[in-house]
Amino acid sequence: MELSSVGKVILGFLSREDLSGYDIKLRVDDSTRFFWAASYGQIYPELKRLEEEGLIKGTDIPQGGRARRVYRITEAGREVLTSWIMDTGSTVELRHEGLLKVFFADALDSTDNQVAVLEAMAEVHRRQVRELELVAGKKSEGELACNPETIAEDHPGMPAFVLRFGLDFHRWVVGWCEREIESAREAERVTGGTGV
Amino acid sequence: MELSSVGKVILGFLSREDLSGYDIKLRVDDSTRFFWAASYGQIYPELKRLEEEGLIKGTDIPQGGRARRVYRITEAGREVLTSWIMDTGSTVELRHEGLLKVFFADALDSTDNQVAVLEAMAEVHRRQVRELELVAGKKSEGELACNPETIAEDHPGMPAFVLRFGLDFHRWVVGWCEREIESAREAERVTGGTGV
DNA sequence: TACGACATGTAATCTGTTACATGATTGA
DNA sequence: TCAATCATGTAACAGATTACATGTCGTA
Repeated sequence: MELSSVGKVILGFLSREDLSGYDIKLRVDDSTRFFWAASYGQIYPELKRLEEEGLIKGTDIPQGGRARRVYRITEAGREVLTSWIMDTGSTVELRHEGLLKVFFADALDSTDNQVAVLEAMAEVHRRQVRELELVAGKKSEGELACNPETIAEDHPGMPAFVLRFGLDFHRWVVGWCEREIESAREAERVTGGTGV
Repeated sequence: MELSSVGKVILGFLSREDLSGYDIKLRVDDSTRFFWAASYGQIYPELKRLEEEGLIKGTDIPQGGRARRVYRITEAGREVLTSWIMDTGSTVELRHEGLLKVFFADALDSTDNQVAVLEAMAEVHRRQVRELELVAGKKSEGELACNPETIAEDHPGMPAFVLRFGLDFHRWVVGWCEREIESAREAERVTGGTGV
């Protein structure tokens, strides 16, 4: 059974707890969105499709006069989920505007301008680090426990790996940009600013 | 003037040399595709649009009976390109199926299975490293000159930064996965395999 | 002569986002 | 009472891929 893009994240979250479409969206926005986003426009139609295929089962549990449909994963659903996870293939798609700008930065006249492009890219990743620190801090209450050593204790299970990956990754990019900036400046000092 | 996604990569390549749509596609597939892909279905219509807006100018240069239209960037186009590059904002989108699998790997029963998910992710990035080494090797002919020190000399200019970034990045991910696998195995030895 | 590279283009399809419509509940 | 949150859903649009249609040229 071929799982759609949204289907994967829905079954994944339902493997942990029963949830409504709204709940799933909340969890996505607060965790997987950094590498696997999903919108209402995808989630609600997909929930219907997954139920038709027997991978999940929904139950109407209205809260007062407020409609609410909560879904539970079925045995068939769990099997589809685990066989997807255990399949060794996986896609990686990156769309990185900063890198594209760096790639074409030789269209700018001065080395200073080119360095500025690298600096802007670093800043974008610094912002991502801060955003992830917020996610990490939110759950560990109070002090922002964002260093790789302590995160795992605060966020047990596999999600901790992924949060740590995000933090490590964006910090690595910032460091990479800073090193490149430094070596570009160094080269400029030596050649006296002769182009790149 | 708002530049479309494809417009950015088209203007970028045209800032270096005059090219046909076919040429642009070749260059994209051989360089930016790793972080900024583009298909014929986007390139050809966009070339028309860019010409209508006066950012590029096309000339029919048939090769014998074979049709061929070559485009050149205009002054207006160059201005739009550079102001886009110098704008400090940029988007980063990642869609990483391996990370999603790791995130939900607690749905699997044994630690061994979970480690296998990390191992599969590492393998995907090892393949990316090999692919980039091929790109790097293709231009430097013969010996595969893929170490960060020598790449810049073989591929002068900004594209070298980006190639180096790709290589460094995928190697970093492989290392990250290997370290996580090691520490997961370590934890298992200590606890005697009590879940995650 | 057949295949692969050169070359342009469009139509169908798919995926995903945004905006909108609708309405209940909770707390300031 | 007003805003924010809870809750579901759809329609319009945007972005992108795939497949197809068409034809030339060089070379094995």
